[in-house]
Amino acid sequence: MPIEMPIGPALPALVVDRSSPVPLYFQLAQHLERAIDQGQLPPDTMLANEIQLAGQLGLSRPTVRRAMQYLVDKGLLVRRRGVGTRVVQPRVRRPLQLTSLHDDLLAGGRLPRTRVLSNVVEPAKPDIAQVLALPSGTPVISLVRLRSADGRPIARLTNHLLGDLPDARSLTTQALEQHGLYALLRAAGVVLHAAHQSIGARPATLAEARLLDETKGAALLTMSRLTFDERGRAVEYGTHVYVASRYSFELSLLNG
Amino acid sequence: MPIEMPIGPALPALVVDRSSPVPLYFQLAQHLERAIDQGQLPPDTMLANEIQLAGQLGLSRPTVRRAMQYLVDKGLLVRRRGVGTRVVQPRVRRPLQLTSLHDDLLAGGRLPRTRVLSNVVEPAKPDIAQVLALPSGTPVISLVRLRSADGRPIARLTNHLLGDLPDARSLTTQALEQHGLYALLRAAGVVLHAAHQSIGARPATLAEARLLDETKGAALLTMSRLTFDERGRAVEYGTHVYVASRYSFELSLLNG
DNA sequence: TAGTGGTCTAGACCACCGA
DNA sequence: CGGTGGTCTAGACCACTAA
Repeated sequence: MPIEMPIGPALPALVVDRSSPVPLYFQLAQHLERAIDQGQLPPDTMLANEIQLAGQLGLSRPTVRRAMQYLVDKGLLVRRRGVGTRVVQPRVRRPLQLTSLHDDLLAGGRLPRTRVLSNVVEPAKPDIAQVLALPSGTPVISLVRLRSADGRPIARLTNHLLGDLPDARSLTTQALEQHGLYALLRAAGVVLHAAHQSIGARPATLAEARLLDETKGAALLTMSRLTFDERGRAVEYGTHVYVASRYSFELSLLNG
Repeated sequence: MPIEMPIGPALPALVVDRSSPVPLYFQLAQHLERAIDQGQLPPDTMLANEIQLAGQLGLSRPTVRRAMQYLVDKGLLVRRRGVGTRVVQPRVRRPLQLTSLHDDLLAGGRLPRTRVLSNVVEPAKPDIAQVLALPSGTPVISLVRLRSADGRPIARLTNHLLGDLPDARSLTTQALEQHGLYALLRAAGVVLHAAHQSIGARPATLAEARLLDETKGAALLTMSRLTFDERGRAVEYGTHVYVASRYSFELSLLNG
């Protein structure tokens, strides 16, 4: 059986800051998450029960429950009625925001470089207008970028964005060559809430092969993504191709 | 502005069943979800506020809040402090369980067929043992299936499962030709909790081309998936190849 | 049987939004 | 300013698990 000592006092004392604007449940959740990350709560550790924890921390039981539920959703804890709460083994976290190739490469310790091949505002072509649910001819930002890592091309990224975004100005070619598109959008206050993705594959055309430093017919991964803001409005549509020999998609899934 | 009439009385009356084992918050959530699905609460509709709703339904405010939070997580509602709760536009739902090719094909209105090419229990080869975190040589179930839809091959599915699953018996060749693997596992009480996936692409070998009714060098999608149960134990490892000309992965993502 | 998490209640105060 | 959702509390009862 995966039994371990119950825990509570062994944790570094948490002093909740009731004057902070950060919610108490979130302070507790961060505290536990840090303890798990740093190995103070190794996998399979049983946590003290809610009542004890609440008493030790000077919080109410619902507040403690909320912190725990947050970590369960994130994949760090498992709870079973009649049994208790345990720290989970391998660590499959629900990603907190939409993945970005730029950030993924950075996180993987690779050095991403971006060359902007095209950056214009133009009337939406009929197919793009339809996907974004716009009247045909509405101005949209059209973007083509070549993304490389460690000196070799990885992907050609094609994006179409709503022209009336509050931040259209900030998408300069220079900014785009130094940051990921999603990071720029977030920094400008655009909240990306949900997305539809479709991932496929096909052989490279001659032009693609040349651009991507591959041979004609090499396998390319294709990904198209339609992104929505919190109002459910389509904000961005991207159609990208990736060099399959140098890139693959890594995903983590959690059951609800 | 996306304004609509406040709602509440216009809903078909909900009678909560306090004797049911189904939690009250969930009864309410299902009721609202059905109303949204059936168009009684069209997109952009403002809901009545929590206090009113609680009063009308004879529930407490926390219970109503919990139902709403559930629907927010599912992508059906959007809430803003000081403003209210609105039904969301397009409908990007968080999938409720790990996707299964068999079920995806069924849901897409296609007719999946499965041929079991191999179904044996054997000592784990070193690479498989390492991925599943088992001692080398531990018995594992090895499975190879050919999945077709509408009469044409779609994918070759290769799986390795822990040999000591409670349901190893139920994975008969006959059962596997009629149901998806995940459905069989769930039916046998195995709770799949999380997974790591990696999606890539490569050209088909000659043998793969023959099996999959394609030409050598055709683009194949590859997907490997390591699945964990609720204890965080690796339970299943699959390495699959899909005919890219007839299949693509569709995903929905929600920000946390 | 004792202990756990799951659900539910009736209050309270606050931060934020729009008029 | 009034109204909204966000947070927090201190109880209560229940279903499930394990010994």
